[in-house]
Amino acid sequence: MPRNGTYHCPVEASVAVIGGKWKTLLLWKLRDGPLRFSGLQECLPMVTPRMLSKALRELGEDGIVARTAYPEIPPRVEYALTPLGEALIPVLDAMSAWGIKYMLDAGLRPPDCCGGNAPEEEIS
Amino acid sequence: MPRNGTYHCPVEASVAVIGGKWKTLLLWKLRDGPLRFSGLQECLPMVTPRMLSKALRELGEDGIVARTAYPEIPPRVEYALTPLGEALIPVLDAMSAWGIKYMLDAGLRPPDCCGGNAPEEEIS
DNA sequence: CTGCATCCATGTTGATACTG
DNA sequence: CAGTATCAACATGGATGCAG
Repeated sequence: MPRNGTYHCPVEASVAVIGGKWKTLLLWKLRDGPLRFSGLQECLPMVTPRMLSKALRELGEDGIVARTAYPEIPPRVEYALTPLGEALIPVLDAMSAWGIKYMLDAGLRPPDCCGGNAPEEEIS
Repeated sequence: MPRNGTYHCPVEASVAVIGGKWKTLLLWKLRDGPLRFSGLQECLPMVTPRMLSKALRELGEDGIVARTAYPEIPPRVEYALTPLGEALIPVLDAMSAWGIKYMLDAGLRPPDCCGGNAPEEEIS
């Protein structure tokens, strides 16, 4: 996605930024807190390091995720949602909710995401 | 997008169905009522008839849009959201809202969609 | 008018291997 | 650990022509 140019419609801008095959899923995994590169790889084994790196770089350029590198041995890098990225959470939740409905309608069992980071209420 | 296979996560299912470069935008245009093929072309001049046809066919296969052909001369075909498609409206609205925020943060003027079908309150 | 078929250019993704 | 390099495969886009 170009992620630049003029958008004729807000939806077009959203698609340009979070479109692509993996970005939405990636953001969903970051929804509940920062993750390391290797943590994302475990969560999303179907995404190659190349595409993961590319997606993270582009989301960083668009101000959606923040990259924090800790100068340690071995290296550690954490990715987290920025405030602008957190503003996407309603979108992600709506997509998750619809996905559950879709899978139910299709007679499929809606699985929890890896690790179970479905949107859940605070339990006092 | 394959739109089949096993999804490990509801978000994955949503991306598979409404992912791609144009589907979300197309659904956004159908949000406020049925449109004809030519109407969609006017709304989305950047989408070639080939890709528009492909997107509509796939959305039809997934039960998101319904195709109604009127046996007239000249032919008339209308596309509308199915109930499952209407269930996507919260997703579309959330994306639109976020797109507006994103464009404001970027210093761009958030445009109304072609024809002005932004989600608006009923004005009595 | 509403599309589908074909060819071809370009862009995006995947697989594997490799580096700081 | 956190990526990058290279090449191959696939998806997407444009142009044109054609059919119901």
